[in-house]
Amino acid sequence: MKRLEKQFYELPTLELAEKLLGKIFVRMLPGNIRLKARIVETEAYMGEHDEACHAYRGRTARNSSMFRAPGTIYVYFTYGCHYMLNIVSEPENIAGAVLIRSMEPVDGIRVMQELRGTAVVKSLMSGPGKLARALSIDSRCNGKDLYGEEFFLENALPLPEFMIGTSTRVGISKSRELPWRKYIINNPHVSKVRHS
DNA sequence: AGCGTGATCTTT
DNA sequence: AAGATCACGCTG
Repeated sequence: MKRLEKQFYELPTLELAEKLLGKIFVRMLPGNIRLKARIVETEAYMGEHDEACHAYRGRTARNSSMFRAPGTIYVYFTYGCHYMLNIVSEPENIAGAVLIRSMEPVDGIRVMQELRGTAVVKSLMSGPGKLARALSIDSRCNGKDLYGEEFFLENALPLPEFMIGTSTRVGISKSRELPWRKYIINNPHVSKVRHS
């Protein structure tokens, strides 16, 4: 496995949303427990020009991680019970991030099942709230980065072949028409699209 | 299809 | 100070 360097994240948001697909997210927990999962669904949130983005009206206490260096982790809490994991894109001081919407469990599945309170592997990480829970990610992770020992990405080897699908983003009320969701076609762990 | 849950942001 | 919203998940 080849670890991705800091430079990997220095990309425009939509491009990073595509490049993250298929990558292995590694999360180290106390006790040398290692969790690994493949990213299979993402969404781009394009900073101050995107009405659906938290940074649309500029920097606030909550969204300040989105203005930090690419490869920073932006975690926020919503709906009273869910944490959302995002990976920051764009140069420092320019807002942008990619929401990780679903993952395929790869390693440490028993620990993930424990954290999620369910044994059903297919639904362990098939949604942004679920995967954060399965990886024990909460607001303490906000502002950390992906080039240390606690969180990092790896290239999956051998490199998997897959086709990338594009659609509108899920669960937002503004700018719903923009095709900024990316996912691996036919991967069973991609979240079900919520319709309203 | 409905609703819990609480932080954050906007409006008064 | 009050009200609205929310990048969701679970039951039914």
